[in-house]
Amino acid sequence: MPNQPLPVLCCSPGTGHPLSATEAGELARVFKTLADPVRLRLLSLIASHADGEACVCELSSAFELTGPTISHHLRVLREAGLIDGERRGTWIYYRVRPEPLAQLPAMLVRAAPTAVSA
Amino acid sequence: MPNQPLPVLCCSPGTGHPLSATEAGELARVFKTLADPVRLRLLSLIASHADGEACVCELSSAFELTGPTISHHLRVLREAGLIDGERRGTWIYYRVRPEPLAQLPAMLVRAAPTAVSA
DNA sequence: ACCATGATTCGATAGTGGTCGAATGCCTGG
DNA sequence: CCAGGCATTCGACCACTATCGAATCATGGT
Repeated sequence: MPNQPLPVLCCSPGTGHPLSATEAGELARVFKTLADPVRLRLLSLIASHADGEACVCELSSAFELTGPTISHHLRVLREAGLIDGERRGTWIYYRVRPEPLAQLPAMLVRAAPTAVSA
Repeated sequence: MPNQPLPVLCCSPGTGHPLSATEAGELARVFKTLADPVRLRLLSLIASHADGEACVCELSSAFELTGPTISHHLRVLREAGLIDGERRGTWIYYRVRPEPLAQLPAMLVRAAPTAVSA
C-alpha cells in the first residue's frame, strides 16, 4: 500500500477515530517526558554507552548542570518507565527500558508508508 | 537482523554518537509541541477529517475550551510547522503537514526491529 | 455603510517545571 | 564507628505556558 493520503497520527489502535481525551492525555505524558533536551541527551548517553548502562557520575560530567538537576531528570525518566536504576557499591547505574519508546512510533504514526522508511 | 540489543534513541543520523546538544534541542522542541493533550487531539481531529482539513469552528466545538485557547494551540502547531491554515470565506481551514511528523520516528528510534512493526 | 459572526490578538492570572543551594541518605574505607 | 564521596531529596526561585475575558480584525450579508 504505497500511497495512503493521510499519513499522520490520526487513529486509535485499530479504528479510524481521532484520539480520545484519555488517549491524548497518556500520549502527551510520554511526550512531555521527552520534551527536554537534557533528558533526551541523558537517554541517548545511556543507550549509546558500551554496556547499555552508565553511572550517574559519567552522565553528570557531560553537562554543565548541578547534581540535583541531573538527579531530577533521571527521576522523571525513571517514573515514566523509560530508564531503570541499580545501585552497585558506591555508584548507581542506569539503563534504558526499550519497550515504551519502541511502541511510541506505532502510537504516533498509523500509516506513514513513504517517509518513515529512512 | 532480528536481535540488536539496544533498540532505542541512541544515535545521530548515521553515526554511533549520542545526541549533540543542538540535536537534542531541536528534537525537544518538536516533542514540546506534541506534549499537550489538546494539541494532540487537534492534530488527530484534523487528520481524521474527511478531506484532511477542518475548520476552526468544528475543532472548537470538540472541546470545552474558549475560542482564544483553541486559537493559541493552533498557533503553536502552525509555528512548529505541523499544520497549515487557509482562509476560505468566513472560515479558516487547517490541514496537517505530514513531513515533520513522518520523520520523527526515524529520528527517535534508530533500530527497533522487534517491537515497532505492529 | 452597517451589523453579525468567525477567528485572532492582547493582557492578566494561575499552575507547572527546570534549576540551584543546602540538607539528608547511603555505601566504602580506614 | 567515623570520615568522605556519590546520589537523592527538600525548599525556594524564576521562566514559561495554558487558560480566560475583552478587544480587535476580517468577511459576508442586509
